[in-house]
Amino acid sequence: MQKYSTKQRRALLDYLKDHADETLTVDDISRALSSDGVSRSAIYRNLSALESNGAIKRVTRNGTKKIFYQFSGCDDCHGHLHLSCTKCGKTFHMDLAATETLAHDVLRESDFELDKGNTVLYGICSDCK
Amino acid sequence: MQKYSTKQRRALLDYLKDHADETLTVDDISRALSSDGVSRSAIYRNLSALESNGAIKRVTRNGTKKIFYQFSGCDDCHGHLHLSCTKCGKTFHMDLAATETLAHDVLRESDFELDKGNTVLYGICSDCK
DNA sequence: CTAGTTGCAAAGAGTTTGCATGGCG
DNA sequence: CGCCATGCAAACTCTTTGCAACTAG
Repeated sequence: MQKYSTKQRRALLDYLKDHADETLTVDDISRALSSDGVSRSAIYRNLSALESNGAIKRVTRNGTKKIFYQFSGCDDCHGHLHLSCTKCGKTFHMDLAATETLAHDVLRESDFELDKGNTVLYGICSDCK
Repeated sequence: MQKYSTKQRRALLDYLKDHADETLTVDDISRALSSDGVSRSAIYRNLSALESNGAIKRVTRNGTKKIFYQFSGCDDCHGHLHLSCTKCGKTFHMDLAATETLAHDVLRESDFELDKGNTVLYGICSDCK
């Protein structure tokens, strides 16, 4: 799996990287890559592969039943908690030290080992307030 | 909307309340209520209504594409952050004071207004460690 | 009685899969 | 050249909806 580097795979990854602060639906991606000749099945297959890799992750937004995808393989993401604005959909990275403190507090207060890579804090960002 | 109290609606709410610490799929619910003669459409319609009410919420779990539902209208839920174990799927309530402190810290550190009702912290609970 | 609610079955939306073709290495 | 990946279309799964029958108030 993931042995060849095809133009579809590259186009997908590039697009996800370029929009790492946004949450994207398959439709968003498909629309953006249709001009590059990337089929829907290629998108689905590659998204699944990338997700098992941990290169991207699946996110939900507020009251929708929709699934959003987001790149999370960048350096900024490593060990940082994600803050997702439910208004604009943008993602922010919590400061590394603050993340550590928070995770530590949760462990101490609730005896709960926080999975930083899988947790998203929802709320309103400073721009949208 | 939600004007009458039907036996289907009551059965659904009772079931959700009785399993407020679990995350349930529509299949789980349907299976459990089939003996009470609750149809799938009734479940879907009532879940939607309850969700807009804020009585229940939609949750995702780890690597699945599945949608889970969970009762969140109980007193325990009000103002408390939810901790969801990605191993057993159980939900825990973070202490009220700890929740407040955490929300306050996030606001101070990242200028981000945490939506406590919509945020779920994922990780491993003490039982599963 | 009257309007909200249900069940059924059909329609829709989103995702996955089989198979032949095409392209990376 | 061999094997993985792609595209297409069909198959599937999950959810929504129209409509007639039912029922709570």
